[in-house]
Amino acid sequence: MPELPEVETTLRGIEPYVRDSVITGVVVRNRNLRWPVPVTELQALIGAPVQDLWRRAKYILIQTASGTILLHLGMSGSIRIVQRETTPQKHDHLDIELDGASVLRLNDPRRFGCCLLLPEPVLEHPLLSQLGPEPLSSDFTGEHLFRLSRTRSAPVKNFIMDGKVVVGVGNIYASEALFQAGIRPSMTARRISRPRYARLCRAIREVLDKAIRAGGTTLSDFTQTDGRPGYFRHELQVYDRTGEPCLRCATPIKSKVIGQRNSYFCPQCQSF
DNA sequence: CAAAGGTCCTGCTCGC
DNA sequence: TGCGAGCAGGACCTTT
Repeated sequence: MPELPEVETTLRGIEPYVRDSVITGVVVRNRNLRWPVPVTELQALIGAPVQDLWRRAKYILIQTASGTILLHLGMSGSIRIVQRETTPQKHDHLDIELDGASVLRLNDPRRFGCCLLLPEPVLEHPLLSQLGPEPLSSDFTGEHLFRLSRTRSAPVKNFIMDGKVVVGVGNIYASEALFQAGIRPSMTARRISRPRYARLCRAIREVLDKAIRAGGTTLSDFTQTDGRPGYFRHELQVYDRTGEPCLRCATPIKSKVIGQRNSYFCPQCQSF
């Protein structure tokens, strides 16, 4: 489910409930996420005021006076704000109770997500220290892509999905951005020119920005915190449209497995 | 049975 | 030959 726009949508949804609140309880029903949930350490946060709430890549970070909680939604995770006393559903693995009656509740059927408590300084943690620039920041440029790509023989789609290159580009938006830039997902990264990387950089920013403004993409089950779906699904140009006409030239969209993931492109518009 | 929105880890190859 | 960067594939897990 969650790529950067979905995580950003989640962050914005929970922000009014989490910011300026105090952690009043932690309930772990299943600690077997990607890494074991540090139950005791998290419970030591009870009573701590939330100092900041932010996102880095696809991680959500809740900073308190006693430590910073890191959350990741994996492939199938979601966070909802529920009222205390709300009966937990299947796969509701973790609650972070806040003052007032609100509870931040993590649901994750596949359990590829995680919840960790990070020591300071947070940005030096191995999960965060190697990450590339935020795609919507000024550090992310065509020149950056061009420079890093010079030694890369992998397909450009894998290249832009590499978090050391740029964060937040997942399988949906990689296909979408490459379509918008007119570049074939299978093209070797080092064989793409500087001007084309400038164009790709712009495409990534635009696609992600537009998706955030639409509240993310709902494929099967992602919803915004208020339960509404993400409306970017209606904006998808190629993702999951195999055989359907290209919205620009009507050529049937093709799909191809690249780096173990399905990829979608228009053979006409993306001739490179 | 295959595939699904992520990403870490292992083991290999390639080029200096 | 040795080393490091980068690549390919596997792993994790449940649901449709």
